[in-house]
Amino acid sequence: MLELAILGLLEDQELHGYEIRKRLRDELGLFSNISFGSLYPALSRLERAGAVQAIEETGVDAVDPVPMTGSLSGERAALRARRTSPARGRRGRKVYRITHEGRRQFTDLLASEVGAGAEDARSFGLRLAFARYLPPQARLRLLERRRAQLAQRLTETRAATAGSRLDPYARSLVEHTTESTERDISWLDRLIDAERARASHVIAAATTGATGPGPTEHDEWEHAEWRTEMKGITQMEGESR
Amino acid sequence: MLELAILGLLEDQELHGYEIRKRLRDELGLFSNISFGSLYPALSRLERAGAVQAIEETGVDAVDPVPMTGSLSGERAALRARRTSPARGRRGRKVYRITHEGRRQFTDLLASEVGAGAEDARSFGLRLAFARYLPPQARLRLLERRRAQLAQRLTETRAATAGSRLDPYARSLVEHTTESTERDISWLDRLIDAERARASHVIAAATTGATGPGPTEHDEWEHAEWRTEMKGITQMEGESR
DNA sequence: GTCATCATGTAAGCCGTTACATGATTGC
DNA sequence: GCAATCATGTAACGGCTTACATGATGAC
Repeated sequence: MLELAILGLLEDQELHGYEIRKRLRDELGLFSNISFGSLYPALSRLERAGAVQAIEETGVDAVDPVPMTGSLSGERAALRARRTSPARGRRGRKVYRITHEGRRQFTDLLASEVGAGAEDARSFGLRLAFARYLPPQARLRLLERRRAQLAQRLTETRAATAGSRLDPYARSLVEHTTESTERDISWLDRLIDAERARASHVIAAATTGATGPGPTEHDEWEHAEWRTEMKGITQMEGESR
Repeated sequence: MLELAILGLLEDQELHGYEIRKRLRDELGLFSNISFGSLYPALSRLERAGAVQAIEETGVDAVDPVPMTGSLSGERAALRARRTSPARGRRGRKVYRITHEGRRQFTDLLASEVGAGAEDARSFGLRLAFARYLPPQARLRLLERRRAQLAQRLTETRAATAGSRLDPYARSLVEHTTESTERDISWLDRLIDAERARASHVIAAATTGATGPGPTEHDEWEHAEWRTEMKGITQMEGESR
């Protein structure tokens, strides 16, 4: 889980531990405040597994997300940075870069359809946050699976709640939860619609010969026309729950 | 946490493990589907700690929530039940009853203000579900603490989200989460208002001499006139998160 | 000079899960 | 007779938290 989140962030750019934590918290709202005692060991595991490469860094130009050329190996880039400014910079922080193996693992993790569809909010949120790396069908399945799950819970709750006298506090809680779930479902419905609309556009384009052959993997999906279709879409919990 | 939930349910009536799980899931939506590998050991711990008393039951009248007189000790009630119908009934299931010590522990757990106010949704939900057992001031504090927390997260998220270009999926997630949090906050505001209104009624009543002296502990709070004040109040996530 | 923030890590422990094992009762 | 549900438990493990330990840098 945490591994998936880390790899997802590193897909975009190389980052150091502290920064990963910040992104997770502020940018995605997932893992509200992952602890270091959890984060650093996870990074070590990933490194041992060959999914990421750590480069010790001491230079000032550390802030630069893309190390300009990219042709320099991690080790060399670090050395160069150290030479450029020996004493300056934020102290030896380790910047992590995802490897080929890491990308492979990320794809596997992201696509893995957690046995029996028992997906919790966190896991779903995480996958959705990285949904752009998912092939369209998998993306749609993810959304539909989540929707089905929430819908089922809703009917179960309604059945159970029907004939039970709860005190005002418990009742308020249950009702609020139910409403939240309903909102979550209609949010998912909007996402699903947008997804379907996009899929049909692609098909139409492909039929008229404007686009290449039927795609099965991601990458083709980054600069599509979804932007217009996905408007006024919202919510989730974001806490560790 | 689980202990608190169990004790809370047992405050109301005696139950067996399987049933506790069901209540938690269907009635309160908390601990969506607590596993037995978690529930039974918890019950054992509580029993060892003297917080609950287990009575082995084999009789049919097991369904009866209140054992009519209440004067019979657990052991005797079980014996009586076994004698009444030797072979019938659901097989030896263990019905748990809360003890004095258990009530004391429950109160402590419920009131304990989890260091530094780092309260997650689950913990809050659980406490709210049993808020009727809390003295009014503690109840108010619980609501206000939670509100403050959500409000803070909201401002932080807004600050971080301001200048960040997220892809449509991540953005939709973040926006939806934000809206959910906003709704949670206004829900809490309604609860807080209701709580304050109730408090002032009590004070007014006390001043005119209609009620007894200023109460500090619960019990006095069960049949108040909140019912009218708490209307149209709702939501939460309810998942294990 | 000292405090806040940045930065990395280890050790112990909590709280939950899955998988396994068992068996009675009820309905088809 | 067989499957579903009710019912209780154990063992192993997963994943995250807290507390502890360390140290540099920048702002006041």
